[in-house]
Amino acid sequence: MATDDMGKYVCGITGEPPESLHLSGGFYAYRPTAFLLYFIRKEAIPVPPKILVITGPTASGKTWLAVELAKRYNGEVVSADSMQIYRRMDIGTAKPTPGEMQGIPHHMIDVADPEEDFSVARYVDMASRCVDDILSRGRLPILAGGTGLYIDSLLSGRTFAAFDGASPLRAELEERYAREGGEALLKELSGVDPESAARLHPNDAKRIVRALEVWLTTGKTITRHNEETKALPLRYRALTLTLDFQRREDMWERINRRVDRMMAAGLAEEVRALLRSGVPERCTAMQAIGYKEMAAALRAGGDTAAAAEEIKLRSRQYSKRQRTWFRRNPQARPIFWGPEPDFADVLQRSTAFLEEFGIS
RNA sequence: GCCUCUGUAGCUCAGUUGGUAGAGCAGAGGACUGAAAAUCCUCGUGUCGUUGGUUCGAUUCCGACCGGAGGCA
Repeated sequence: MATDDMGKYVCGITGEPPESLHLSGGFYAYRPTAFLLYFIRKEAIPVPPKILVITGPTASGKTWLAVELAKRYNGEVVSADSMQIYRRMDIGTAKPTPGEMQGIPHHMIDVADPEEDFSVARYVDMASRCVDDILSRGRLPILAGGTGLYIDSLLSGRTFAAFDGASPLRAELEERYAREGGEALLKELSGVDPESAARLHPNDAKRIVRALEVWLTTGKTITRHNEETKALPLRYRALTLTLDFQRREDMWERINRRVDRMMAAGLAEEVRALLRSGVPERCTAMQAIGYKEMAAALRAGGDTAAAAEEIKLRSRQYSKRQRTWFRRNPQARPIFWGPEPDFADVLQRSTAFLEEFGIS
């Protein structure tokens, strides 16, 4: 390229492409080893807006930190929680109370009814609108929550293969899975999409059914779809703060205390009211931890104390799965609680990360 | 005090007709693209209560002792 054009380009050499590189179409790549020499037209790089993400396992203080940072950085909170979505499910989802919100606007809470079907796709659609709106008003969006899939999907601008809720296809596939077994469906899948068939375990009914469903409704394999959506430009540049505990026992202790508080606050009554209002026990909302256990206990005669112990157990197991998810993001900044929670210290470490990231 | 049962993985328990053991749960690790608080995968060495005896060899048989449960006085 001509020398006088150089000002229009960003160039350099690196082992790791610059963050925006993978989302830019045209660049010259020279790959002698693992290094890249790149030239990118500056105008071609749409710089994604910066947002803040606060995540971490259940009961790790996300709600608190989000509000504190929102107060300091002119922010608004966008919940990234698959269950706080639902109205009338307040106690068991540890939904922030007006007192906890301290006047900070919270979005993506109470946006669906418990009997409704919700999904990641719907979440991304609604939440991205909230985030864009906050940005357009010159404020800082703070995505706070523990649903890793929702967060990642939103940040990456992921799209989802078409889904026809009205179609009986899924029910048919599920029925076939039950009758013919996973091996049979997997074999059928391998005819069109050997990659995903090889990746899936015969017992993974959900994903086998979905892979076939995507193929049958769109004529495109889920493998292909995933590749395409992975190539999509990043939607937001996020600073991710991951709250966690130095010692696992401290986290368990927090979980236990929180469940005890939920019980005292009337979790059993909340679940009873939902059931009485006709929310079916098998709907997605009722699969939430705290709700399915309590519903089962109420149906069986009402040993709510035993249900509370079960809820504590399920919550601990859930927190473990969450950590597995968060751990694979090397970009995330972990913030650990010590045995004695030091709020000022956590706040101070958080703001240091924000400054470093260029949010002020 | 006597009798019976019992003592095996963090918990509940199998088991070895004598060749040093295995399930469920808990726990750990992982996966995850329209149900995700969901769903799925992988991972089990522990003085087989202690101590003597019999035996080539005992966690397994016998004795004593120490826990636990029940019964009789």
